[in-house]
Amino acid sequence: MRGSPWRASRERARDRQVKREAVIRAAAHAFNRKGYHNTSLDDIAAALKVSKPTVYYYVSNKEQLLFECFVAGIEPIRTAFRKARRLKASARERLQAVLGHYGQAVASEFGWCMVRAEDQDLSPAMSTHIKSLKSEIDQGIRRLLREGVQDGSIHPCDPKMTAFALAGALNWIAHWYRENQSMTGAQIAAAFITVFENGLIPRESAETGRRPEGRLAGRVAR
Amino acid sequence: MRGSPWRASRERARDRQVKREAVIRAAAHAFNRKGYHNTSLDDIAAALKVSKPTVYYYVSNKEQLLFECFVAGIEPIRTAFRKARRLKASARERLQAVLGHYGQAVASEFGWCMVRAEDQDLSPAMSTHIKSLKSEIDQGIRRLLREGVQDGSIHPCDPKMTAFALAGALNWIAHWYRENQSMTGAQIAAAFITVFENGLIPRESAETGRRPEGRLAGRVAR
DNA sequence: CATGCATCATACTCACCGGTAGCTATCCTA
DNA sequence: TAGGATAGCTACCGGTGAGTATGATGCATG
Repeated sequence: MRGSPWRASRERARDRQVKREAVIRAAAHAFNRKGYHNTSLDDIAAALKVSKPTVYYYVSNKEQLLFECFVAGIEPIRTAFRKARRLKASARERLQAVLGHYGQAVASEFGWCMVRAEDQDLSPAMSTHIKSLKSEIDQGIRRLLREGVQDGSIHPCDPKMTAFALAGALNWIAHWYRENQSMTGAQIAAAFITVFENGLIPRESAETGRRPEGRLAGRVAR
Repeated sequence: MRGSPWRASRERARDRQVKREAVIRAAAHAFNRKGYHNTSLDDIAAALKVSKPTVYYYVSNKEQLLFECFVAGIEPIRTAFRKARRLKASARERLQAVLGHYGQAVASEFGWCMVRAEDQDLSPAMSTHIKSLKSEIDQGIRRLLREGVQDGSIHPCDPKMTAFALAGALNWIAHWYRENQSMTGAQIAAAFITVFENGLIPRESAETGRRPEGRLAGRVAR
């Protein structure tokens, strides 16, 4: 049998990957509850019922642990952008879709790490890496806003400030949302989007605060 | 002279208060730049060109330092609420005023501490104290929103979610704003309020994104 | 001048925590 | 079945930083 050893090796590799991800998740969970600095690697190891060197067997150091959590949190948002780009709809609807996934990501178990990974806690290399990922998201939102203003689906606005406001509101979810909450991440995101789309000033066409139903709301002026 | 010693004593007391505030400000500055956990009391002492025990002469411990910074940051917001309550205007305008001061507070030197004082870094007593202060602000915003929906100056909305969105966007300013920025805190707050008031969906009555009455500073940056 | 309080420094303790050295056990592969 | 990779442990090191013991200096008061 020549295939057998290879298969076994693949299985081991996959096994290792699974365990590694368990370490990442345990770290995210601990960071969520106690914060990065208040979490020791012993804590994480204890949560997994292993010893500290075992944790180091799967990741190289604490910083990388935070980084992995960050990436795990932000990746869904990036894919949301890719999917939205292929969508055939107004820019506001594409933005809607992206923000929905954004909100869910922030409310996920990795939300804390994604939102709170501070430059100050990271090596310069990691810091620039994370900043570039964050900037990619920011630029993506600004771009959708510009496109929306252009195609008339979004009220004229300053894209930079508006993007900051949107991202800020959604990011902040990570500060107050806890798993056992009555609302899911998707529900919160939906509620926020409603708030952002309607605005505080009453609309003449306002029917009890709900957006004029989901998809093609509003005048796609042109 | 019997008054003289008393006066001298008062002067000393005031002197001490001034120095104490300098310590608080230095701490806020350091927390701003490097984060709470990455700032040692030696750092703060060095910034003031004194030694660590001197710092301890003015504050009892590091946690209290953070707490004082928090209070210094949040106090302007509380007074903004008090002033707004005496205002004779629609709820939306009162909310506008409060959010303006809110934004300025977050962009101030104490913004970081106010926004990032984490429960996890604080003793239970401090934590509950801070949480009650934060809750007071939150409830104040919700109240203004409810009043606005009632008096018709605000589009019908879920007060809780809307308050979260508003506070989140403004709080997040502390994450990206740096002193040397081209915009002042007030300008940013004004820009945010414009975004929130108009909403993303275009308005028929919209002339280039300005609100009709626009006593707000309105669109700022290019 | 003597006393006492306010102010601040030197120099330490002590605990925690990130990270490592080095050993052991298991099990796949040759 | 020997050899090597995988996976895990106990025990430790070294640095850091919060907080303190002790004492020096200065200044107002009696």
